[in-house]
Amino acid sequence: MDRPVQETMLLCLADDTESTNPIKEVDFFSQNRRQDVAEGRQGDAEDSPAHGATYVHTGLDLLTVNSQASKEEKKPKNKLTTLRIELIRVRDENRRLRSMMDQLTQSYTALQCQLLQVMRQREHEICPTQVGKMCVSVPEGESSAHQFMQPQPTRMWSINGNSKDDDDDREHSSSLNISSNDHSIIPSAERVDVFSEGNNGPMPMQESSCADTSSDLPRRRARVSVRARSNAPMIGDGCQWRKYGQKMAKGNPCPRAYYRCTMAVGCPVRKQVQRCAEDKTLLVATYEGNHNHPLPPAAKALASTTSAAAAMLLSGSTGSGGFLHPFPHASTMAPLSAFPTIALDLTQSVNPLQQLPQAHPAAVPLAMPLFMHGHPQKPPQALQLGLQRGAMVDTVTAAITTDPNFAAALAAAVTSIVGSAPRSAAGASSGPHVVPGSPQLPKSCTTFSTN
DNA sequence: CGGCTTTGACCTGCGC
DNA sequence: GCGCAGGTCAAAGCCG
Repeated sequence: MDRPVQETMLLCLADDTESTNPIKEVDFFSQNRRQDVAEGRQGDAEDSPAHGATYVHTGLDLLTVNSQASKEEKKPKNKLTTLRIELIRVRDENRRLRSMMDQLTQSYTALQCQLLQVMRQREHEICPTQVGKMCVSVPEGESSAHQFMQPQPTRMWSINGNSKDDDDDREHSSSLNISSNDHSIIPSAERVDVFSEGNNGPMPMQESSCADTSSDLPRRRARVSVRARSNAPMIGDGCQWRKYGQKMAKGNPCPRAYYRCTMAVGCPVRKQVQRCAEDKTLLVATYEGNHNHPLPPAAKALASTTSAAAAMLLSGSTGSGGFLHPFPHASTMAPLSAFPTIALDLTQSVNPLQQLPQAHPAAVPLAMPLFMHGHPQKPPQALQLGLQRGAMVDTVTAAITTDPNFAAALAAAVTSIVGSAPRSAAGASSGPHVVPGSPQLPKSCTTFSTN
């Protein structure tokens, strides 16, 4: 009879920890916990809360012992607190590991998809009649991987579909990884869509060209949504926006605001800004269209990235490969079922390939990759074919992790995110921050100010 | 006074 | 065809 009561207490405490700040208590009580271990108890409390129930049992002796009350009363409290701390710690660790696992999986699948696409394209160029045998003739882990990592005029997108949907903590949409390792600022008009199979040359990234790409699908426009943590009402992206509407979206108590680019007359770019229903600090900006005017440096980075992503999305969805599908995911943040959408996630704070100890919040994003969220559908056929190419993908992964350009890209993106002022959107003077010592910073990295 | 935000009305696409 | 929801328009008000 005692046991259920104790377990109930523990459960309640565990629930409470969701809303409390664990940092306040950890150091203070950890000493008690070490003391318990030193006294010969089975102090392996980090295994599970179930262990905690056995501890609490001794505490119930207080009910029958009146003497030494003040001393004995503190014991169960301390143990409870210790268990709480352990719960918090284990939960955090579990969450962190899960996040790392997710990101690793995403990166893995993304690289597979990248590789397949590039190899298919190369194969198509070299020997168009053998497209179907694309993977077989490419030496594993050699030229394909490294050539792919070389800075080239073409863009490099890493794409994956995330099939994980059972985790409530995760975003509703799956992830695409976007990375850019070119060294120069490529104006959006010069972007090349590497995934459109019929596209052999630079594709203008104006909205009209996007429409051309999907001319068989009228009214279909690609969108790129950007997620970032920010307390500011809007993500600063270097452009000037005018609000022209606001709506309450279904399923989200936060209104969705509609903005139009006002940097030039007739600029077709629009953007929607909405906060996440679950996490009010999460700001989601969805961009549509391409600017028809020169952009300040601060805006150029994002514009080129979103433009390329949008073009990729459209061409990928209409090409014969078709590994990019519309994004019909019913997210509360971006219910954009009618439009193919890619989401750039700037909320990831943990480098999947580098375990960071409880770092200072400002230091966490220093290892933050750019994540693109894409469609949650099942892996495309090409991707399934590539599932056997694990060794090659590992090589590519290693190339990425050791590529200084990639690291510089991350540093540039993070610096721009951390260093930008919240209202830098209107201030074109505040361009993307440049990390010293990385002259080839790809400015296609985002330049959001996330407060 | 010009530019911006707010907000209700209207339009359009989509699912049933 | 109807209802719903997303998206846009435009008048009114606010602000520097």
